[in-house]
Amino acid sequence: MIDRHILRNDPAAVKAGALRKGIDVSSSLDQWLSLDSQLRELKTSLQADQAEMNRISKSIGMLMGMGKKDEAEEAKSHTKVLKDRIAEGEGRERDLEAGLRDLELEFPNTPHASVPEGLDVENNVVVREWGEKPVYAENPKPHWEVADELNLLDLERGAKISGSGFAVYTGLGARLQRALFNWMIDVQSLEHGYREIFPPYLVNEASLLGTGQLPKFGEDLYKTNDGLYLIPTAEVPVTNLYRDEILPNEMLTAKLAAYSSCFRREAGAAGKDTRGLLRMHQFDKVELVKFARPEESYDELELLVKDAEVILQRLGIHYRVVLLCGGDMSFSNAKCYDLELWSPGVGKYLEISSCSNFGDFQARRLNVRFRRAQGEKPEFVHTLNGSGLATPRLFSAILETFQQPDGSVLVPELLRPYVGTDRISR
RNA sequence: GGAGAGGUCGCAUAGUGGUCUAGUGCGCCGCACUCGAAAUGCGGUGUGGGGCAACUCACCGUGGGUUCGAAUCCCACCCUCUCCGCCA
Repeated sequence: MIDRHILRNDPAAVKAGALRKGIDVSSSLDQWLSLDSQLRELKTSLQADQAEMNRISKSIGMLMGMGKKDEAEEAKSHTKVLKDRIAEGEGRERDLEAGLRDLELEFPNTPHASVPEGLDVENNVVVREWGEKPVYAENPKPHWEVADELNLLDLERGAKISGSGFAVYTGLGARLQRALFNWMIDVQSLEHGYREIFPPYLVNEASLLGTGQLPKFGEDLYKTNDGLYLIPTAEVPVTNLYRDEILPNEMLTAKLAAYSSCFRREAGAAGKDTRGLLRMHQFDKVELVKFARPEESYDELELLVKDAEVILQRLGIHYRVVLLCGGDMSFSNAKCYDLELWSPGVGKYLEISSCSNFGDFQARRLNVRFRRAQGEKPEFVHTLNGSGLATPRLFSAILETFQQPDGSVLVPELLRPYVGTDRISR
């Protein structure tokens, strides 16, 4: 959500920011401004009535205390009109507040000044590349073929026991999978200083409202009979840890890393990038989350991206870093980098991580604040997150990148202690 | 899942319809005393909002209700604790 003072005092900036994302908010913004001035006008008069009512009630109390029953009854009879007017005012106040909040949900976060202009992918900017596309004697196979030959995945039985979009990792495939997220959470927590979190996989509605999956994107979530939802990413439980709290200054920048399974219905996703492991209803991910001071958050974003990149560098997988243009960014983003790894078998760069700074947009919804010093007013923190990284595409990239002419796969050196072998073969 | 107890200003507690704009203790901040400190004394110490301001409104787990007036009474829900049952 955008700060009401900004909406009120600089609506032009909000309008321009939304346009950079290809969203026209002018009419809802005008509506907001009108409701806002109505609300403030109402509040002023309503509060005068409430103050008057409080005065009368207090005096009735005093009269009762002194035993002047008749005078108290007399005073009571005067409150009827006032009481009705207050009730009506409170009703209107509620309506106006609800109207304002509904409109506020339509205003996207304003892109940071460093975000490139443009509305589609061609306007994204590749800021750097690491490594090179590996060269193969023959056409490299896609990971589903490699995995099939080595018995690392059982997609058919996954479909049988759960449905399409659910993979069974088998044998060394299961072990490689476990090796990956074990190693990744170790790197982020032990080397990069993130506090390790193991969160609940089921969360309540308030948490999803806080991070913005609800009310708009409920269709993408699995919901239980108890009104709880399976998490689509560890971002949800982890970012909500400090919902409705005021953090001490010395706690910032707070860096948290969580491994979790993630569950997404993604109803309309079929058709694109769906083969093999590329789009799953259940997958595993190490998520990085930061709570930062506003003046430090953009530096922290750069560091967050680097923390995610380390994983690919150490594995030796070619990738590039893309700075998204306004139109390709999500609703609540202020600035976003995508990491895209090279998938030799698929022959494409695939998104493996999205690292975002939300500014105070998400914090305002979550009500996460911090206090610079005792006696100072609380301020909203900036929230950031990014994957570091998601395993299915990493798993598939390893199979594709390190496949050998004889059909085996070389295990990246640093994973060997975790996997227990240097080569996966028939 | 069953029975009981309870959710109050950072913490601990008081408050069961009207000077409660919530008392007290601890903590914290300021001042005094002191060479300095401790102890002591005095004052202050929540969040959000409206108003140029004086000032004012809302908030005692959440949401409703009764009343001129609700922390206090009524209803629903959430959470915590204790005991029982079940269980990895």
